[in-house]
Amino acid sequence: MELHIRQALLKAAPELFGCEITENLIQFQQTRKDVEGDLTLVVFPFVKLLRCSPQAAGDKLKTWIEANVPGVSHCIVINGFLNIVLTDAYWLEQLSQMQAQPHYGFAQADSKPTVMVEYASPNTNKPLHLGHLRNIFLGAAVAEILQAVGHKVVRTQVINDRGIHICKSMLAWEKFSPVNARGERETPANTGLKGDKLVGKYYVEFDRALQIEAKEIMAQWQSGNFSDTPEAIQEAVLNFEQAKQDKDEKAQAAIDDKIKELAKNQTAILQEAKHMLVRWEARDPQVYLLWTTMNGWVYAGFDQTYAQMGVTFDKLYYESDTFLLGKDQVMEGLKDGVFYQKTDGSVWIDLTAEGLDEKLVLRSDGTAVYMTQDIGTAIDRFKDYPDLHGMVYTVGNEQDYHFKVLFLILQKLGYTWANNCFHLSYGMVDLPSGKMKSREGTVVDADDLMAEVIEKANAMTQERGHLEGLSEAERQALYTQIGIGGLKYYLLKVDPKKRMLFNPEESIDLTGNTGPFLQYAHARISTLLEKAAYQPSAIGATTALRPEEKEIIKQLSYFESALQEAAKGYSPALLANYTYELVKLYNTFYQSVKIVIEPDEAVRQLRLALSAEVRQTIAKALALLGIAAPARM
RNA sequence: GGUCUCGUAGUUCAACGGAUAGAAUAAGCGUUUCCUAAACGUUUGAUCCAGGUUCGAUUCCUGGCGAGACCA
Repeated sequence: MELHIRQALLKAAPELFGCEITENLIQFQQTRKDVEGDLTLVVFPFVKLLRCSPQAAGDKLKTWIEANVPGVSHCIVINGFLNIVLTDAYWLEQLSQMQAQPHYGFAQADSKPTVMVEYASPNTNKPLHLGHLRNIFLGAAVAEILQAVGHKVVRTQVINDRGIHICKSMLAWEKFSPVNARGERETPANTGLKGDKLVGKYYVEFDRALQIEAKEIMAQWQSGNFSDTPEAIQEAVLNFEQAKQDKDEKAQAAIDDKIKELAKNQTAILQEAKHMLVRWEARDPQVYLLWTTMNGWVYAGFDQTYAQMGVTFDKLYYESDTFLLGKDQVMEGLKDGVFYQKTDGSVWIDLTAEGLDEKLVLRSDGTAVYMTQDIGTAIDRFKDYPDLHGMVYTVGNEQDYHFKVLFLILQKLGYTWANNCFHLSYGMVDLPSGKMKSREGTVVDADDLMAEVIEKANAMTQERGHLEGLSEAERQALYTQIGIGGLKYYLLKVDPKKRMLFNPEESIDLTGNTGPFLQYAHARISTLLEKAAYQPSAIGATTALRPEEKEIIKQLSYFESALQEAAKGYSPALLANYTYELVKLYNTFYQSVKIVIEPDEAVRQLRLALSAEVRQTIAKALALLGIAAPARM
């Protein structure tokens, strides 16, 4: 309808205004809830053009639209806004059209280019936590949304499977894992622990041992004993101690941290871990075997977690395969003058012209930094997928600068697809107690959290659900759908960009703007339609629409634009908000009219059709958010 | 020190530059002879500060204050 009016106005501009007008003059918006109207045209832009008052301009537009646009009942001019009221016939026609297209709002599959969406990207030294949940739910939902608007989507994750962190777990396992009667060290099989949890446990063990050793070294330093400590470090420690005098507390704490860092570096256990990394890089068979074994445990654990989350991937990238990539491209870029070399041999890029600074892309010893890898990996992916058009990286906003630089470098290297790369940056998840810190043990484990929300859903459903006739297995599945659905909705309803607060109490709420609220509406309509033995049929235009009915049809008709906006802004939150609005409207309607028991057959049929369409739309939207839509609860 | 992000009811979140800034939550009251009350109705409360651009600013610009991240 907007489109119609827009085009008609453009065409009629000369006779109406006496001149051509530009399209951006015509601004539509949704009509406020508390005034009459279905669509609003902003009059202000025309005021200057017509050199008259907003009221007069509005009246002129009103007269013209009422006379020339079919489907318009009448218009009201108020406060510089032209509120257009559409006919009931128009809205019923809209409903019929939705009814006729089960995929209403969705674009033709694969009608748009291929996009790769990366999310999750865990380290293999510890289990997934709350931060990963936001990342994964967000990435997975964006992938679904992009697919719904027609893109072909490749879901991927990069697994950070190498480096000092995994060596720490490996070393600690070798050193500290008890040996059982059969001469075996701890494994997931003989302990019953999930693989990622077991490996994570030894990562913590490592840190504990490290702390103890570092403390001893610091105690020695304190008493002036610097035996076995290299000169340079000894000097640094003394300098820091000196600097500590007459400074404020904050500076002293920072210095203490630095000294602690130096001490940690001196510990035998960290040296050992570093040595292990060197052996790994040299493909030492023993280390390599340990590495594949322990990573294997972690993957088995992750798979379980992903299954519970209901997310999948099409393609996995492992950092152990990609960490050497990028050096060739850097050397090439150096030849082409994109990069420059400092006297020590390190390679840099100068981005000061772009308002950024100089960035290292290759160390003086020729080893790669993260940027090097990311350059190489990106280029590699376009080789893996020749029809790839762009990429979405779901990574926390602490990497904003990194990705800005990465995309800029790729551009400068001449890859035009760099313009289609997007950093889906999201804010940190805070706890009521503050930031999650692994050292302070305040990290919320993903598995524990999911188990907790399912347990809560279980208890609440037992209390008030409608479970007659469901088998035990079906009930368990339902609790999972409700628990996980609620958790996903809780994390997705917030604008991704924003830092958010995770309140454990609220995350399992069932009332208000929550996942279960939407699921409940879906379930209620499902049983309603079942009771009515609803069969879709042509909608007759026999009666006048009630306001509640019209509001719902209106909201249903916004589904497509809500989806488009969500895709454009990479924001599942927009879709979540849309669905919440829809459900609220429907609940009001449901409360105020009879549906199945409505005696007037034409009205009954209309309300059932409306309900069916609402149910369909809730199901579609929830599916895009990765949330199940149970038929009863 | 430099760069970036964010500041909205007590709290958690909304609002393409548009009308009287919406919800949820917490608290009170009310609604089941009728389709699932995990629902609905109803009562209270907010744009960090100072300028600027605009017919119109929570939104854009400048400066401060506050929170966070990144880079040395």
